[in-house]
Amino acid sequence: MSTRAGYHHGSLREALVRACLDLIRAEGIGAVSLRRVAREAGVSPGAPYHHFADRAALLTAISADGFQLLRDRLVEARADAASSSAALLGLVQAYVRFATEQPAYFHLMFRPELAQPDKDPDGTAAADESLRVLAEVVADCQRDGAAPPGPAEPLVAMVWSLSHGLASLWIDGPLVSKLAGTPEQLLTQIGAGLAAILNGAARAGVRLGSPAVGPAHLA
Amino acid sequence: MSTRAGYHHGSLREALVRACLDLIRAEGIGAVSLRRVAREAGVSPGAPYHHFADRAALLTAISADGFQLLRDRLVEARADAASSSAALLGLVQAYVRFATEQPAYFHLMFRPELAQPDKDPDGTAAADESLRVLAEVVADCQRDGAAPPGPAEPLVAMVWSLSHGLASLWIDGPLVSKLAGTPEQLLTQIGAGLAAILNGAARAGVRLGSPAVGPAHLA
DNA sequence: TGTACATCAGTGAACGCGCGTTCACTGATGTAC
DNA sequence: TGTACATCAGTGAACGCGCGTTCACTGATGTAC
Repeated sequence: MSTRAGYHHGSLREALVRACLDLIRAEGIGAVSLRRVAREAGVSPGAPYHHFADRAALLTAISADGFQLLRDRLVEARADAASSSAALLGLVQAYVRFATEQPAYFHLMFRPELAQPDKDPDGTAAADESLRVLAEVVADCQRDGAAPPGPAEPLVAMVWSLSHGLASLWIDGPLVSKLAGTPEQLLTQIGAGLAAILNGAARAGVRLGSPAVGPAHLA
Repeated sequence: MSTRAGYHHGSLREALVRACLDLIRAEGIGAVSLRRVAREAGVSPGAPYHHFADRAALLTAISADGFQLLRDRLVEARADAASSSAALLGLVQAYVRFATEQPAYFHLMFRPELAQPDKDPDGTAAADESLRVLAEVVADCQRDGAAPPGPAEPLVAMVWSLSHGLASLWIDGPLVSKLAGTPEQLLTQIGAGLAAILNGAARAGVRLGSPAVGPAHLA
């Protein structure tokens, strides 16, 4: 019903979303105001209120869209992979590529002061599914001997953090400007390196332990 | 000269910085305006202009302070470590702890739309030193057989990304709410796990290669 | 098929607000003699 | 030590601006008979 086309404007809702994303991409997140988005969409300041309760609702909706897009990319990457190890590599690359190709979505999704993604059931569901996919692939790797055995959670957090950090540093600048080589090369090297390292650690008999055992005494 | 105390206010410059950090911590980055910061510091709206050229200059100065604090923490962590492996673990933990203990600094440092850290020579110098410390520790690990040999850059990017992602996800919420266990436990497990994995991969004879060789064909 | 009516997505003017920044000023602090 | 003066960190009023949101309205779209 909300996506019904052919009224006065056509489908203003989608036009507003697109205008907002374009605006973030072109001028950054600081340039986003409801008035500005309406202006970019060629519409009066009051028009958006027929589609979104307020400014936060627009941003939250876009953020939720983003989480669903990201989930789709991750699910697809996993399905395309021939092995658990390749799947893990694929997830990392899909995550980072999503961020670099859709930085506007990515920025909105992880800035709690702008959007409240946790207020949108579709967005939170997609985020949960994404995390589940990652957890399953990590478990697959452990089962196949492509990652060290032991509790999976720290490994999941590691891979997620690695992907998220790479994405954040990349789109916000410092990584690209401070490290040499094209970012795409770097991504390939990191992905391949991660798979090789986890695989090697498994072959070497490394076992992830609780903080009480293992090499935690180094801390 | 700028930190000279005992004028009318005492040292308004530092008071403004502190007020700004407190404000970010309490109400988030969206609440930061020059007027508001001045109000929190108990001073009129025009007063800050005797210490900072404009709003951006205040934020950039704080960001630069943050990079220097972070560098100090990293240097200290390295100095305290008994081995290259322990140093790497210490760097990751120091980075993440800095973010969790000083989230206001961290947020400012990595939001290019708010502050332009690259415009402050002290800040950029500190950031470069931080990266150099990390690169040296990674090289130490490779030399000691605590990390796989080969080009260091992907490994540096990996460790930096891991630390940055963990920090970001932690202070912006999703990690804490979506993974179980206390964050501090998770950090210990991840740090120890990383060291063990790199060490194991080295023992297993893993060698990081250029994308042309090695397991990059999985991509 | 045509007409009367309800619906609803737009307009555009208006509101009150907090913002960044400027500026003439004031009065305390520090300096020269 | 005391006085005259320069400096400079504050005040507070004022500016113009863009913001989020509301509201009475208009006119196109869809529906009932």
